[in-house]
Amino acid sequence: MKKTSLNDIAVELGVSKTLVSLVLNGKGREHRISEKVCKKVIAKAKELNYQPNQIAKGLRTGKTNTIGLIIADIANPFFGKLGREIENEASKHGYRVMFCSSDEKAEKSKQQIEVLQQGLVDGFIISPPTGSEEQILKLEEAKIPYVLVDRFFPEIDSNYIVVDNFLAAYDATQHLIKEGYKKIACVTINDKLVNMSQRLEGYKKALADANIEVAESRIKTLPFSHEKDDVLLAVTELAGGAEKADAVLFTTSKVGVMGLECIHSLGLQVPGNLAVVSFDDPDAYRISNPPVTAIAQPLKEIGSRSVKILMDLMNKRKGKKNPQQVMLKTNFVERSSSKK
Amino acid sequence: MKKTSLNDIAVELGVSKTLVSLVLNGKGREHRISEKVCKKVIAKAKELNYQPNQIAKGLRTGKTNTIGLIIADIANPFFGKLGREIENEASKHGYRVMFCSSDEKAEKSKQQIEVLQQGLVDGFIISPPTGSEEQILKLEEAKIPYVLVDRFFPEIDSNYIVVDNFLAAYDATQHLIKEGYKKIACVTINDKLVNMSQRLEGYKKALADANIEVAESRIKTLPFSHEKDDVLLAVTELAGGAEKADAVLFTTSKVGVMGLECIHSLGLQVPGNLAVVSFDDPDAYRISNPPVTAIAQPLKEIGSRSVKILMDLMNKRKGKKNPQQVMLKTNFVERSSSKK
DNA sequence: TGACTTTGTTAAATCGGTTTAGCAAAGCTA
DNA sequence: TAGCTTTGCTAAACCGATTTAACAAAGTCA
Repeated sequence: MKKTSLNDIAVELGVSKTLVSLVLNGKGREHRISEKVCKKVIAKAKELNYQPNQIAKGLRTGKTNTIGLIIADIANPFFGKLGREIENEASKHGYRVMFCSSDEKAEKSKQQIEVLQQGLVDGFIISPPTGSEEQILKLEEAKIPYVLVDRFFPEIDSNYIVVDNFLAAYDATQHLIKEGYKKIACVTINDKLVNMSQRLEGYKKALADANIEVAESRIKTLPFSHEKDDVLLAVTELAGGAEKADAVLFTTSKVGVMGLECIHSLGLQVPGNLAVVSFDDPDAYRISNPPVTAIAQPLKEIGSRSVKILMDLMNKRKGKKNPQQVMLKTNFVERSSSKK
Repeated sequence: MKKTSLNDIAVELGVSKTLVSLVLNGKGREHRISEKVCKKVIAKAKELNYQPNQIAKGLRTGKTNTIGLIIADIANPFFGKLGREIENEASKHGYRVMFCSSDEKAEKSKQQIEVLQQGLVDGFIISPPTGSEEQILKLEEAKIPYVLVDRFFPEIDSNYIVVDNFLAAYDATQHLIKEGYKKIACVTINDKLVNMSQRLEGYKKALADANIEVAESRIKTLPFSHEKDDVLLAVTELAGGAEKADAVLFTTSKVGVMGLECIHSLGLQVPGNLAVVSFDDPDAYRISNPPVTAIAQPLKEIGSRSVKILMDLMNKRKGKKNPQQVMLKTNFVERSSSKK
């Protein structure tokens, strides 16, 4: 039993498929289709359980009602939660979401964007990996609607939604200083992305403003593709030796979660031996013992606003609009991992 | 500048689009297109950066190369990780994934399945919520390829991949008994799903087999849509009073994470005051202090096998095959939250 | 009554591919 | 040289919707 098509209804009722299409799209009145015929069509459509083929519709109208979401990894709770917010907001606008995990690899995100661009989505929400500038520029040239989230490229005039990473790192570091910590370390990633560099800058600036010398040995920059061993090495170095730290700022939750695991496995007391503050706020930080002070990102707002901006871009064909570039505040969640 | 179509290439070269299509689909040789012309077409396609429109292709061939993934919530790390495995495996087969979070609501999953069924996907991987039997039966009738994961309906002869929930709960409870715990509680959810009921049954059977009376007061069944307050109440009751428990089994990580948060906020020592074992193994359990004993599910295997089964269903039109019903073993990860 | 409107409906083009059926020219056989 | 085969290519149908342009019939006006 095949699915019923527009034509099936038309044939059964002995009318044209134009008429059926018009009626079912609510354009009956507008096109002066008689009340009687309208009802007949609607009734038959219901009887045959007619569901329009979205592919055919998409081909004709050039709209898919789908947005492509390119993020690093849907298994990472940060992106999982963001993805969920995006899904929710998109759904309110009648849109679906195709998701792709790029693993922060430019080549992978390039492939994904290229495939989805082949008529599969109407626009993109992208968390662009390092080195994907070219791909973003191509979207710009092709006038494909897109919004960047979490990071952006200063040299490209995109629409984006990010948080104030510099300020967040600055405030977090200052918090540790105020609590009385002096030897504050930072564990970050070797990533050229502006959000990462800003976090490091914020950390450095806070130390400098408090007249604390920035000890390069307390800045641990992990390889771009970092594993637990890399983190363990960093934490071990910070835990002992001449450059021993009394507090640490983790610049992502991925690093932070691995870091805490290492801290625990080394038998270090938090915050006694080492105070901890981390970017992002996964569930884990609430049930860690002690709970971990976190720099929470407004994921709900990032998600809903990015979708709204994208909808604007997709619906309004009014030439080039001024790009929307939003910088939100993070939410500092003070917990006991950073108390003196 | 519009995207180049098949026809553009055909016109530029003065050949038919049939020829172009055949050549670009690697059927040139098969259809005796001359070597020279083949090369010309391929060169021109590259020159114009031709990307076939997947929508048009999909309309004609009836294939979308997309699978629909219906899960409870992509923000839940359990489903996030599962989603990622599914994405990876699907990608190996040239498939994309459209994801939908149903929030365990049958009505929502019904809508989502219905929409995706309108030509948007070739098949489904579904974690069906309570009450969605009817929807699954409809898929069965319509002969839409689908695979259930995490749960299934005993009365419907579906393809599915689940874990042995009874055994997992049995073993976990037995572990607690062996460690010397006597007053073992279980915090679960009021959900008719077979996976949930089997977890409870496994727990009860282990107690019975050890000649420990099953105290109904130590079985806390949370509302279907449970919030932290519900968990807090349950944990508080288990922590004190006449029915005080010395160990607890959480039947999902969502409950477990909330439960641990409550345990910590009540100032209870783990495992001193209350030992803990939980289904699932989110990151949080590794960095919790002490780390939490977990019943880890083989998400990688669930993901890859569900996709493989789905691929089989989609590719082989050889009538009705015997349903593949797979029951995998969980992986018990003993950590210090359950040691005496 | 002839011209003009309005009403109700439809044929056909279109989106961009895939696929079927077949045709013209060249080569080969007898 | 008639007839058959092979080679190389194409016209047209098709997938299932939307949309444009138009047409017949009925009603209105002068």
